[in-house]
Amino acid sequence: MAARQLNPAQLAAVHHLDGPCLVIAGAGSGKTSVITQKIARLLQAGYAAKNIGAITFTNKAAQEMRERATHLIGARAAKDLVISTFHSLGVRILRAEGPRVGLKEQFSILDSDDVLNVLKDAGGTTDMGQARHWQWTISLWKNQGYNAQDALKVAKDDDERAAAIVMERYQDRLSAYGAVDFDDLISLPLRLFASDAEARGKWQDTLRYLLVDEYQDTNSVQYELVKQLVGERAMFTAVGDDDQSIYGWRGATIENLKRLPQDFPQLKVIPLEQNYRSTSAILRAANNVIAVNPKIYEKKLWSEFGEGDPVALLEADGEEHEAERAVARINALRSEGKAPNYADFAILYRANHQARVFEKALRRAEIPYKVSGGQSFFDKAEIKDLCGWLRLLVNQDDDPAFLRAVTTPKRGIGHTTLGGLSEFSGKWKCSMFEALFAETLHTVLPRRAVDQLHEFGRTINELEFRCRTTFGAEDARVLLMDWLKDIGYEQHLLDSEENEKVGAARWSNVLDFVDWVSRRCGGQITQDGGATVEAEKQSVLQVAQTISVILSLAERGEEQDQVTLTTLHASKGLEWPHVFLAGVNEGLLPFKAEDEDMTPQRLEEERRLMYVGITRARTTLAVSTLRRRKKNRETVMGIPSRFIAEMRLHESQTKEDPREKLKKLREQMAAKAAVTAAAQSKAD
DNA sequence: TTGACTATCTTTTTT
DNA sequence: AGATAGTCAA
Repeated sequence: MAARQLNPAQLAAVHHLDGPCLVIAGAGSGKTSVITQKIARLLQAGYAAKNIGAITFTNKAAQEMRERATHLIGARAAKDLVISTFHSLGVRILRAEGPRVGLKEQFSILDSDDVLNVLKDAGGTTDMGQARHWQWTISLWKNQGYNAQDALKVAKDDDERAAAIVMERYQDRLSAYGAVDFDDLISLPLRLFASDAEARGKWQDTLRYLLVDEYQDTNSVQYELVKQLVGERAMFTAVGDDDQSIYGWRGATIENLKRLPQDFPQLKVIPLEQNYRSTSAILRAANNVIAVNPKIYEKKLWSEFGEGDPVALLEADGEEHEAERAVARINALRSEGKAPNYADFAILYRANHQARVFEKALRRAEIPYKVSGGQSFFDKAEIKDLCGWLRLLVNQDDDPAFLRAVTTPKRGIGHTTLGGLSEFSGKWKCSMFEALFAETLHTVLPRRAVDQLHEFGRTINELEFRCRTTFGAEDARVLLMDWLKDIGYEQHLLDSEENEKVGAARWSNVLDFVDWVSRRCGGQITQDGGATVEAEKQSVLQVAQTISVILSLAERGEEQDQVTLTTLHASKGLEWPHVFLAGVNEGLLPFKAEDEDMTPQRLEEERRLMYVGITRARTTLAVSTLRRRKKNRETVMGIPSRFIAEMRLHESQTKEDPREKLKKLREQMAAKAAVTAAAQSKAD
């Protein structure tokens, strides 16, 4: 967003420094400007950069905020700002205070896959679905601040009681491993601050002013952590929008917004209502929809961009037809010259699977597109396995990588052995890999286990040596294939999959990965012009070292001129000139599962989702419904979503179009004439 | 009864 | 794209 004079509400938000402040930032109201300007203001008021904390939910948001801040206040000042996600702030706290909560200094963080494996182990099942269900339930409990005992008390049925029991064993296992999961990154610092005034005071002194972005997405544990951090001084600014709270299903609660004025009576609430994104026609539809929800804080968006095109309401005969119409619309707007780029378009939908039909239609029309969200290549289990090995080669103290590598493929080293090893490494304050070669290891583990660990250690050392001394694409490929053969990875994939085809598909992903890594080891890289460029050869280890950087760059992707396909959830915070809202039907948006009954709260969240979708659009918005839609075997009648009526598109705008006025006048005169005529004929 | 193949059907997702 | 339920054959 271009630098622009702040409006009065934004200025008020930026300059309110002496107490707690809640900024209700409507969609497109320039909240990031407010946050970055406020940081600048805080520096001006004498706060040191290192004492200002800004908390976001995603790494992407944190990075963007840092970029904006750097732009505004310069790299030197920005570098000391504490801008991080809730989770990385948790890591920071735990790294410093780990021992106080019984954590070794080099604790591991398990990702979602690791957690699933531990749960399968702890719960004694191989059933993926069951493990997922436990993971989900346990995570929700943790996000409400419950430990295993609390969970057992609140468990409503046998299913939940079983989950609570698994949770207890899961926690035991985590502490044996010296590991934490994502949820612990918030709850452990909270527990620490609640019980340890010294640690709390220390962190309150470090983060003297706190800014919390997307406050409506906080869960109760995160809110408690914020409360502990800001303490009695209550120097903070929360920025959020109750109308854009769409993550209730994963523990976020707008109760946190209601509680804020109760917990901080001196709270200053500042709504930002001027929108710098959309036309009036679009904002009117958005305001009308969201007005149906009960409000916590009243606000109504407006903009200075004029009425603009009316919101288009489209009806399609079915999914395929809808996709065709989307394509037609893109082509039409482009040929009218209203949209120079494909990147000006987005197609938004409720559920991921809806993307498929659109992909097909776009491919056929040869329109470039990208599907945002969805699983990336590097999220696949087999790729993560191999990345685990490579990470361990690079940094042998990376315990999560160690755990992953040592257990895939299975080599007779189970949780008992690993528990012993972890305890040992915790006691001697070294990594698990280091512990593996300790002289005294045999005093805590049986001979056989120690032998197996040594065997693994030798494999790693040998592999590390070879990776360090192997250069160039061809040699790298040979080395990597040798390694996979040695550890029997292909067999492991084929064995662990019920279906041989699935196993083969996974193996083919592995081969792609080998190809990817070895190409990066150098030799020759062909540029797209066809010209071949000689690159410097790199060792396999060097490539492995940069892998995480390359991954995050690959994830970002170069900006290309493509139509965006994305879920409504993933669209929050983004904007496009032309937005196509697909499948706005009862059952889909609002979504309704077969067995579930719709609570008012659920419906309100769905309505907010619609609101988020509408407010993504800058200049044109098309809302599409299906007259027929596929359900089960047959095609059923599609009922337009109630949200369409709620947009009240037929209602004329406040400032009446002169042509409309004229039309109405004519009608009135005609009516009068009719009455007169009737009176005359009666008189006759 | 079991097993393989096919048809069907998907909520939303970050750390 | 991936899991799962259902179907058909041995």
